[in-house]
This record gives sequence, structure tokens and C-alpha cells, in this order.
Amino acid sequence: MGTDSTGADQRQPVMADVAKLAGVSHQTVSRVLNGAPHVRPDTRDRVLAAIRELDYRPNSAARALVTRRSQTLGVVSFDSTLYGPASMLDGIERAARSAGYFVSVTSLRSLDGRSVQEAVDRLRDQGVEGVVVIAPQTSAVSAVSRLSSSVPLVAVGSGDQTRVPMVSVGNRYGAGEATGYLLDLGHRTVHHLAGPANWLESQDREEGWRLTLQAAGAPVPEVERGDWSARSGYQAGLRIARLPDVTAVFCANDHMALGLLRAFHEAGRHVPQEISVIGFDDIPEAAYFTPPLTTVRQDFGELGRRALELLVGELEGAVSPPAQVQVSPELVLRRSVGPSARR
Amino acid sequence: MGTDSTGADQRQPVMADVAKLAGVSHQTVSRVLNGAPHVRPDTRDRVLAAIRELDYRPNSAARALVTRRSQTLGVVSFDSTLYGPASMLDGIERAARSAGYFVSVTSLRSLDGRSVQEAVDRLRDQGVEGVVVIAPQTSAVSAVSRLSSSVPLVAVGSGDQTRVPMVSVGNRYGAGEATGYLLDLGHRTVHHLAGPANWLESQDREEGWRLTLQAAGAPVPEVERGDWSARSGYQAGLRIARLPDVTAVFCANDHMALGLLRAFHEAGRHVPQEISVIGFDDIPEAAYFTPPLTTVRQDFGELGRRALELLVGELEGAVSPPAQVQVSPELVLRRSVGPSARR
DNA sequence: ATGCAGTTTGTTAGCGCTAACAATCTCCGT
DNA sequence: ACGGAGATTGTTAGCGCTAACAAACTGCAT
Repeated sequence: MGTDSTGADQRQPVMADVAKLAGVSHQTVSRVLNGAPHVRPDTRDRVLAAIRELDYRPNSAARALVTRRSQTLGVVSFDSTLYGPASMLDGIERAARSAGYFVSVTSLRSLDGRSVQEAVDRLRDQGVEGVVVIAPQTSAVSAVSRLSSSVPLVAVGSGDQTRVPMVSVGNRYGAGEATGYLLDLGHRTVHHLAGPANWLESQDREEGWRLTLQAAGAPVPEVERGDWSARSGYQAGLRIARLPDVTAVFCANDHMALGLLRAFHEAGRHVPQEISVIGFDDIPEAAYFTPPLTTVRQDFGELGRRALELLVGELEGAVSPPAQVQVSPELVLRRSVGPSARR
Repeated sequence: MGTDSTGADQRQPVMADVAKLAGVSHQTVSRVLNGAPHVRPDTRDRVLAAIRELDYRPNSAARALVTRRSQTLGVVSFDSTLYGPASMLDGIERAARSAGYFVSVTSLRSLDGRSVQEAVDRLRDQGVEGVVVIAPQTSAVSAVSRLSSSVPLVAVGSGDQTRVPMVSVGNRYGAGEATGYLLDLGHRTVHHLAGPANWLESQDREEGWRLTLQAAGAPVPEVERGDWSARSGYQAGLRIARLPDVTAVFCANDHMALGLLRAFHEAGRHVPQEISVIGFDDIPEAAYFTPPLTTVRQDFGELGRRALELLVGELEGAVSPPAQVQVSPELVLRRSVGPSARR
């Protein structure tokens, strides 16, 4: 580019350029930019005009350097391809934006302690003011609890007492609702297709299911286990379809329920006539499964939003007590459930 | 926190602290950090030891200020809740990380020109070195082309000649493959459930479908249109199920195909015996639909990765020609397709 | 021994911004 | 008309880092 014929060089304008053009000091420009009081209206106008004319953009690095605030939050996500994490990320980003923060993401393949620590460190090195960890696995949660971090941190996912503020869904409650609903329909008991053993969501949902059965005096069948994918649900479904006395299955998520439905269909087991199926999540597609899936709805976006609120509170508010926020799930009735065939 | 008994204050250590501890100048510390040549090994070791001891972290704002490089890239995404955008974002983030960049996201609700411009501006204000726009809509693409931006920019999505480098999937090709496959099976023609009219993906897939029909001399039925959601696919499916002569439908994405399958099931139209259905995307669940969905696979992650490569090339390489990269989709055969019933 | 090339380290000057304080300027009551 | 409280602006000093140059030190050929 070089220097053009007017002699003005092409470099980005800085505050001093604006100041000169407006005939004020750079500090006054700064004051206008930051909405400081005691700037005379016509001065402000001149400054704003100069800013517009030069298309001036404040340098965020310089500002961050002196204010020690980057206006940026970090998110550590796990496989943000999945509907849940993706929705949370979305919720977090939107909430962050409206609170005036940027969001820097980093996505993990595995949630072992080292990876989480690394991710948080990386974000911290970048200068984020706080971090949200989407931490659905026990390993991640314990990693987060142990985290040697000077950055405010909030976890979202399931989970119990940790030192870290946490937002989670009432997984136990939701699982209990689903299980109880099936029992009320006359099913002698309810089978369970659980998620991976090291995920908190799995554990909580399984526990909610188990406690409800026990409270009702129903037998507790052996748990089947998948990895959240439709494929694993399908495989588990083939196994379950061979068991003669199954009349109801509660799946730990909708994707596995989809695979399960597929397997039952292939095995000639009719849903809901012979077997009732309930999922968890209420992904947008669940209503269009064959048959439409009864499921436990959780609002991932809300989860993300709440997590962000917590973090911003910690950042800007005084000292917040390590909070534990719960978002309640809700049973959504569709056609994959019916009364027990064997009364 | 205040000051502890040793008199050392609690503030984050800075380069000067490391320098003092290691008995060198701060510049030498900087050299070690940046891998500059001409540092004696034992000096380097002492510096590294001091860094470890103090748990020193370079201040990224200070570095960015002086180097004019933020090591951060921006991504403008549209509804990152959807599988496609989420996967691309994932691919972009991973590629960025391995190229040494951070990723700052911002997610849009609508892709009109103003929103895109605003998002890019926001990212630019934050100091990103380049931007990837996940821009599947015509409005976004034209917005991007018009963008008054001093930031290197790459678009990912579909789309034709723009001034902006772009990575896209061979939508026309994939749609042609799907349509041709159905024709080869003896279907007199193929109906099409398209996506929103203002999405480039929709347009390209529709065009691929149309051209293939025309090339084969098949009649071109009226297009049905949805909004990508299973719900809209379901509604379109109810309409299509009423048409007597439909034997094959090509859907512009898998979610709509799911809704379509549901509608056909309810209408008593058997897939694939009476009607064949092909989708687009190959989401992980497609293999577990009832029946399993034949679809056109596209590798979203790869798309994201390529986009990032392009951007980094532009950033670090000399001057890159405005490239147009295409990723080829692939037809995946499953049971939702059969020979025409009406020969 | 002496000088010169190359290596290794240190010193200085900003990057563009805000915080803190200093200097003016207003306007009012007296 | 005069003092002072407030409003409005300007000046100075960094934030923590890297770039550019300067200084000191090494080794080896002479």
C-alpha cells in the first residue's frame, strides 16, 4: 500500500489521530469512548464525528493491557458436535454477548484431567476473565475441582458437591418422573439403557430410575449401557429385544432411544403396544421418530445461559457463594408409551 | 489477599520478575519465550527454571499490543445448534488450535447483511486476525462480498463466484448422484423436498436435482419446500403423501427426511416399497431411521478444516489467490430406497 | 598479543490505551 | 467584584511486552 498522494499513511488510525482531528486531547477521546461524565455535548459530537470520519476502532489489546480486562470468556466444551453441548455453547455465547463479553471456545476430544487442565490453561494464557467448563464426565468434574487456576470458573453439566459453582439439570428428578410414569401405567418394572458409566448424567439418571423402582417395590433389572450414540442404542436394543419380559425401557438419551426403536422394529417388537420407550433430552427430532418419542425435556440453552450468569456474577458482583443451580426437566408425552400389555 | 508475610505481593508475576529471579534482563526472558537464537543453554535453563518457579504466564494483551497479532481468529456461525454448523465449528476450532490460533465465536440468529456486518465488526474490534463466516444463505454471501472489512475473510458454505475465498460441498454433484441413482432404479421421476429458498445449499441441491431430471428427460415435478427441520419435513410429507404418483423423493437434508418418513408412515405409504427416500448430510442418526436412510454424506468437519487452512494460508502465506475449494459428497446406500413399484 | 567476526546479553523506546492528577473554565452566592 | 465548588479539559505516567540497537564477550587467525 505505502503512502498515497495526500501524504497520509495507511496505518489504522489511533486515538491520537482522532484527538488531533477533533481538536482535543486523546484523553477526551477516551472519555467519549468510555462514556465518562463531564464531557460537553458539542465536544462529544466533534469527537464522534472524527471517529466516524476516520473509521477509528479502539485497539482492544491496548485497552486490555491497561484495564486488565479482556472482555473475553472461555468455554471448554466436549464434542460440541452433539446436540447438548452445541446448544449449551449457543446459549452461553448469546448470554455472553448480551453481557458484553466475547467467547473463546476450545473443544476437547477426551475429558481426562490433563486435557481439561490444558484447555483451561490455554484459555487463561489467552487472557480470558473466566471459564465455563461443559463437564459432563466425572473425570472432568474432579479435574475441574482440582484445577489449579486463578481464573473464575463455572461448570455446567451434572454433578454434586464440588468446590466449583455448577449449573445442572435435575437428572435424578427427570429419570424418576419417566420411570414413575411407566410404573403408573401398569408396567411391572422398567428397564434402563444407561449412558457411559463415567458420565455424571448417566449416573444421575440411572440413580433416579433405580430409586424410583425401589420406592415402588419394583424389581430392578440389570442395566444396559450405551455410549449415547444411536448405534449403541441399536445394539443394546437387539439385546433387550431378546429378553421376553421387557415391557418398558427408559433410555438415558434420545439418540440411543432412536437406535433402540430401530432395533425393536427389526425384531418385530411393537412400540408402544408391546414395549414402551422413553428417552431423555427432547431433541427437536424426537417428535418425528417412529413412533414419536416420549422423553424428558431439558433446556440446554437455558443451562448455558444460567452458567454464564453465574460466571458473570462472580466476575462483576462482589463475592458469590459457590452456587449450585438446578434447571428442572419436564416429561413430554408422545406415542412411544402405552399401558402394560401384560396385566 | 493483600501482602503476605514474606513481603512478596500477590500480583501475577511479569517478565521483569522472571528476569530478576534468573539474573538476566527481561529481554533475555523474552528471547527464551520466543525461541530466539543466540541464548546460551544454561541461561535458557535458568530462565525456564524461574518461569516454572513463579508460574509465570506471558501477558497476551501486552504481546498483542506490540506485535499487532492477537493469535485469534473469529468465526461467525449461524444457529450452531444444527448438526452442520456445529460440526464445521468443531473442525474449524481443532484446525485453528493446531495452527496456533484461538477461536472466538459469535452466533447469529439471522443472516441478513446487517447482522453479518455487525458480527464481523465485533470480531474485528476484538482484534481477530481473520474471520471464517459460515454463510449458507444468499443474503450472507452477498453481505460478505460487500463487507467493508480490513480483515482477511473466508466463507464456508455453498456458493459461487464471490470475491471471498470459499470452501463448499459439491451440492449440485451430490444432488445429481442421488437423483440419478433413483432414476436408474426405474423411477419415472423424483420429487424434491427443498430447503429454504434463500439458502445456497438449497439452491444448489435443487439445481443438481433439476438438471439431472432434465438430462434424463424426466418430468420435473413441483418442488416442496421446508426449513430444514424435521417438523417441516413432516408437514411436507403429509402433502406429498397425498399425491398419487410419487415413487421417489430426494430431501435436501436428513432431518426433513426424518419428518417425511414419519409422515409417510402415518399415511400408510411404505418406504421403500411404495416410495423411495434419499436425504442429504448423513447425520450420525440417519442409519437408524425407520427405515435406515439412504443419503448423501458430506464431511462437515473437513469443510471447517479446509476453510481454516485457507484462512491461515492467507494470513501467513504471501498473497493467496481467491480460492474456491470444493469437498466432494458421497452417496451412502441404505434401505430407504428401492426399485420403482410402478414399472 | 591484537583485531575482527560472531555470539550473547543489556538498554532504550515505544505499541495504544486508561488512571490519576493537574490545570482551566463556569457559574453562583455573597 | 471575589472565592470556591463543580464541570471540563489536558498532562503525565505507566500497563507488560517486543524491536532495534548498543555493549560486552567469545574465539580464532594473524
